[in-house]
Amino acid sequence: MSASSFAQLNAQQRRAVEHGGAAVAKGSAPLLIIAGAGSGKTNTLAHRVAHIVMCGVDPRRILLLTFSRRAAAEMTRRVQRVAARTAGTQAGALADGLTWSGTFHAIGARLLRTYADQIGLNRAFTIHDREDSADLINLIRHELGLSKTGSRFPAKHTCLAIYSRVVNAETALGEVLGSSFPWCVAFESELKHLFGAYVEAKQSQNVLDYDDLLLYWAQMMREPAIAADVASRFDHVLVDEYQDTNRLQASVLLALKPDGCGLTVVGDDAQSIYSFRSATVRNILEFPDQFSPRAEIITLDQNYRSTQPILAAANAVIGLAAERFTKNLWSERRAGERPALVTVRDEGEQARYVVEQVLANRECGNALKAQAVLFRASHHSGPLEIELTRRNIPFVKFGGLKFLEAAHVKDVLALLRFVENPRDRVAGFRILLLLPGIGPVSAARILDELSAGGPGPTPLRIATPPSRAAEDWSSLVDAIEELQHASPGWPAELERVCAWYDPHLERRHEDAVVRRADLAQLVQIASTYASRERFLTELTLDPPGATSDEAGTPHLDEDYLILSTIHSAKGQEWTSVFVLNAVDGCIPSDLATGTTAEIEEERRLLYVAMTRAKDSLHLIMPQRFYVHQQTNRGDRHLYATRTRFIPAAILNLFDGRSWPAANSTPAGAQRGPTARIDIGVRLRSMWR
DNA sequence: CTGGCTAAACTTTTT
DNA sequence: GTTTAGCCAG
Repeated sequence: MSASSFAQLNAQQRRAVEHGGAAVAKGSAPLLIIAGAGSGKTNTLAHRVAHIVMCGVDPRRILLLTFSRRAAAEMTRRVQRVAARTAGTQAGALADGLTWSGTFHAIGARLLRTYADQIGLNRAFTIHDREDSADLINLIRHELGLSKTGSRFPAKHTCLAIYSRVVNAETALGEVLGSSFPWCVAFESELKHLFGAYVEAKQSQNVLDYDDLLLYWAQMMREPAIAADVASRFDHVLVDEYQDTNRLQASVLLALKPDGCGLTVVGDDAQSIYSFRSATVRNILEFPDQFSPRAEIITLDQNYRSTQPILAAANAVIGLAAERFTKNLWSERRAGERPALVTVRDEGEQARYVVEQVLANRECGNALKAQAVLFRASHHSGPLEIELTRRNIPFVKFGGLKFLEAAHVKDVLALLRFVENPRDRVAGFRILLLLPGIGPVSAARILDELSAGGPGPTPLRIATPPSRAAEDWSSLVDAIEELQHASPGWPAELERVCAWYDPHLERRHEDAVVRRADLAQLVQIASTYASRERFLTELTLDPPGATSDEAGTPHLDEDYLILSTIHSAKGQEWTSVFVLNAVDGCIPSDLATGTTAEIEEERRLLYVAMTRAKDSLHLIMPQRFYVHQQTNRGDRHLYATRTRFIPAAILNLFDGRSWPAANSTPAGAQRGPTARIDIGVRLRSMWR
């Protein structure tokens, strides 16, 4: 390992990379790296992986748990680059050997398939996404008679959320209800009953939900023989974004490396933004004390990304947090403007402001790709998307609704899943309901008939559909049997499914043309996966993150603007960043002002958004929001105030402006409002 | 039993 | 603006 390859690292980074020294191949004491925003975290982790590999560890024996497959790919790329610089020619092979990298859920799914036989799991299990899980819960909810009128039983998504929190936070149902779902406390025994039936249903149908991937993994690790075997596969385990892991993930990790030998976790307590998914910042804070002797802590607090004025403002925002954080970031990039805090009239003006600034930046040589617009909720970008489309500016949006959630895509995937796992009732139900003449009752009966035969493949022809659905039933059976017994291979199988689906698409959707194009795109995506099983698994666990406008994904060489939820912006950086709706009600979201903990998380969210910016940062505050639910062209609106996370005391760190400049205000802006409502009152009233 | 209809309720972030 | 529960004719 030549010293020159690490010359660009600072002292702290180098300590983290070389932790364990040349003997790292034999494992190393547990290490916690607290890495502030823009402190070169990914680079440090990549160097550490390269270091470990070059000290003689087989890359296939390194487990790299990242937040997304995109992060995993980025890591592989960087490791490769570092290795190429230091080791020369054979470096490529080193990084290619990093076969065990991905999310907790994806790695869990892979290990569960590997050990399926030993834990009584059918290897052909399919994985339910959140919507599928909610549908299954709903089915059972009805079967148990919990949905009868007047009982006001929690809705399916609420039930699933409660279940998920119990599992992920490793907390008792009663406690979860009391702290997070107080309005459901009265239903505790019914919920318990429901969840019991839900678990049974999943097992008999050979399906796993997201939580099961962690839960089964954790349970599997409680069996000493299997735990030892799994653990022996990996000399080193590295976890990125550790602040966003939950209790269950922490127990899996501990079971994997009980003494912490070879364990490295990286994270930033100030950037914890996933507590709605039961992530807890205590995981990272308590990590060192899980081991004896304690894990070593290395803090990276030099920021290489942002200018000092941007950092000063971000530090001020996080500095007001109720809980003190472990570090303060500093930068040597002195020059630069203070972040702009721009007041505009409404969301329409906000969109025009952003477009004008983005185009001006491009004139100055800033590619669209080097600029990003960030927002709290996916729909906040609606008016901007309209303006961008009108002005012919290409963009790609990350986060929010994905096209995998569209009905026609789910229909096609459901058949694929049903072929993979005929016991998957949610998938079967969905397909049967597509056939005219078959409703919920017939569908349930048919599925019962099919599963009555016990294990093993059941001939589909034994089912007796209603006579008026006979023709559609027959073409469905043709398709399924062809895929089961005379498979055309992958991805031709998907094309076969689309061919079967096309008449239904035509009948059910006015805009069949647009939707057919989506399916063509799905076939394109499918061709990049090795098999049906891999496609189904990886698509549910790590779906393509971006959606673009109807023109489809721009070509890779094209320039496009980035639109992203703040959550999906994690780990990324841009030269110029615009944050939409920096007002109370949006940041913090009016849905997240229930508890202090929620508000604190919203504060960290703003911090994450601000620290994405390298050179320029604009926070935009529309003054008026038009109220939905009103007559067409109505003028009811709310007045919003600056986000509470930027109080007067720290305003001096921002450059306050109005746009357009006051003397050129368009005539429309002079119009007096017809309704005045205090948004604060509205927000408070939501919780009474 | 199905499927089309109306009325009402809800509307964050994501593996 | 969207989804869902409930009602009723065929």
